[in-house]
Amino acid sequence: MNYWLMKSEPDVFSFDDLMRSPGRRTCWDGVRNYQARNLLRDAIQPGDGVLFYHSNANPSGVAGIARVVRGGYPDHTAFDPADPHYDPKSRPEAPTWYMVDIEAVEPLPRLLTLAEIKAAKGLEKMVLLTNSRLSVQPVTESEWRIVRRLAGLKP
DNA sequence: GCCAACGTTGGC
DNA sequence: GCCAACGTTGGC
Repeated sequence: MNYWLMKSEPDVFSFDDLMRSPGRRTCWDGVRNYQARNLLRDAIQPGDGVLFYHSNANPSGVAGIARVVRGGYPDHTAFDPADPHYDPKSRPEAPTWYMVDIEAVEPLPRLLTLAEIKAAKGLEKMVLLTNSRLSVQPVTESEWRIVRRLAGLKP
């Protein structure tokens, strides 16, 4: 069982939007970065924990907890010319891009802001801080526990 | 809206 | 394979 952080702009798709989705689930589509793709395709497994992060927000921060319910499979939005994430290089016989499905578990009692994450002992090495551009990133078990505790969740 | 950091593209 | 130009992300 591993832990991940996934970013979404709340103006586009927030944790509340996930809570209101059918079955509280969604497919995590539209990732067009090779490092993130490799994680989606090869590493992220059903049952893994997800920190749902609001980027480009006021303030930005971790908004909720989700879990992976389906492992990597081809991102079909890349095949659709009408989709904003269309990529002609990706074909159904040889997909370039992958996605997973996630399910909301619970919102955090309060948003854990980026400023708090930066200030927290034990979170200095979070990929969020060291490679801020990566939209799907690994989280260590220790970081996972600290984030939950700081946000007021039981371990 | 600005801008720094980073990833990707393409000329050579 | 190098690197400059360009595009995107995301904090502020």
